[in-house]
Amino acid sequence: MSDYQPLTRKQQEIYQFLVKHYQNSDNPPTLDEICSALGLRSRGSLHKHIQHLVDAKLVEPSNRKQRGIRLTTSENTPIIENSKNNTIPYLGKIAAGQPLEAIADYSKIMIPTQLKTENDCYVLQVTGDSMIDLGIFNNDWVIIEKRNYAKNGDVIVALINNDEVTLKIIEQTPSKTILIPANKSMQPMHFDPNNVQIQGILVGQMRSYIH
Amino acid sequence: MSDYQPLTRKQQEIYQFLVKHYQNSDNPPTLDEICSALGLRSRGSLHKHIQHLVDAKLVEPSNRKQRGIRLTTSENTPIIENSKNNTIPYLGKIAAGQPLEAIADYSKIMIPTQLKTENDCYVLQVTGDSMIDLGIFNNDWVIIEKRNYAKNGDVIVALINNDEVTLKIIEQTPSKTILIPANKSMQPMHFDPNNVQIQGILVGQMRSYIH
DNA sequence: TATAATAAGAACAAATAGAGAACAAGGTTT
DNA sequence: AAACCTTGTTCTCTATTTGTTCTTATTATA
Repeated sequence: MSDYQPLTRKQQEIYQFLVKHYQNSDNPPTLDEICSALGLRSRGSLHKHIQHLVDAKLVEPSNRKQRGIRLTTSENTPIIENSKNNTIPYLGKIAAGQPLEAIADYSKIMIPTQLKTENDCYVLQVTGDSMIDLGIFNNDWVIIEKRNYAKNGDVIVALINNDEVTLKIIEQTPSKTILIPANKSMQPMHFDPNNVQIQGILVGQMRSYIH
Repeated sequence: MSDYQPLTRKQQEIYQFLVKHYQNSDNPPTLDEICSALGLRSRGSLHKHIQHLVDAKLVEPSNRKQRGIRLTTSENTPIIENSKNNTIPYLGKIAAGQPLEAIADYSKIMIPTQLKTENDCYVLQVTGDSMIDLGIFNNDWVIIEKRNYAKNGDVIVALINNDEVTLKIIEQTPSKTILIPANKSMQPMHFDPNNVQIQGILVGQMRSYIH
């Protein structure tokens, strides 16, 4: 550990091959694969070089595991968080005058784990300025956790009169449901609780500045 | 996270077959169907491989259910985009009083393709209220494309006096560089162009409402 | 000449892969 | 309900692949 040894020519060559390999693949190569890529015929001699890379802490020791040759830095550690798990349905634009369930043919969008919960989530794209005071702008995406309840002050997706879908702050009393825009120039709207159905609550937001 | 095991060759082959299968059919395949598709003769050995996929959480356990082999996640929409490509470095909090290059040991965050460009990007977490009029709040994440130039009006990450890093709107003249907060209660700041270095421009923003 | 680097190949051990038998749980047919 | 079929599960045994450890030989370099 303290006896630092510079890499030899061959060790460099092998290390560079490994770095390159991981740019194209998450899978560690086998020794034989490295051999044939570098024109070697002996696994044995290759192994000794790799052992040096392990000593230099550039490669993690692969204890007899097949395909166990991995680079040490966090950068090259293959990330196999299952990208599938970070993918949730995109249900189109909000306030589009349609119940969400009606939208069948949706696509999927990958979402960072930080922006969603463990429960069922979906993505909507915001239309309009009713939430600008909360920093949610026209064309932003919002990540919504599917739910049919909320507490006062939550930002929710509401289905009004089985017709219009909207994103608002909710205040509920036994006799009334009030949907409050986060926009000083707009007025809260009062509804009969039976006419408002909660479709989910806000858990994340994203915006792209690229056009 | 260190107990990640790469899939073996055969496991990959089987997983890919399953993904492909679900593109054409809603019905999970039987073990025998997989066997004949892959040229195997023994259900027993196939089952062992599938068990590994279950352990890797790529496949849901099918407790003796016939045709019980399902990919994980609610839907079967297969996504095999390389998650590595959607992962960019997280460089910590902005306005942290340190040049970005100085930060060495960073982690990575997965970012939806919609929020980044083809070029080199990184993520910062915003501290402070200087951009609230643009809907960028305290603790939001911003995605920055690495660049050393910008045009007037762009939102940029600037390194001031080789010391402080900040997110502002830029206005450049030959003799002056002005950094303008998007916050009515704050004043633009004037600098000698030599003292301001552009480190990137804003391309995306994200916010989490979970706590 | 002496030393390090490189290479080949043999021999071994562990991981991986495959076949087939036997069994168990669910369906289906009668 | 009983008999039958299908299909998932478990098991043992064997084969192949692949990482590891050796020994030996060749070449480059100080």
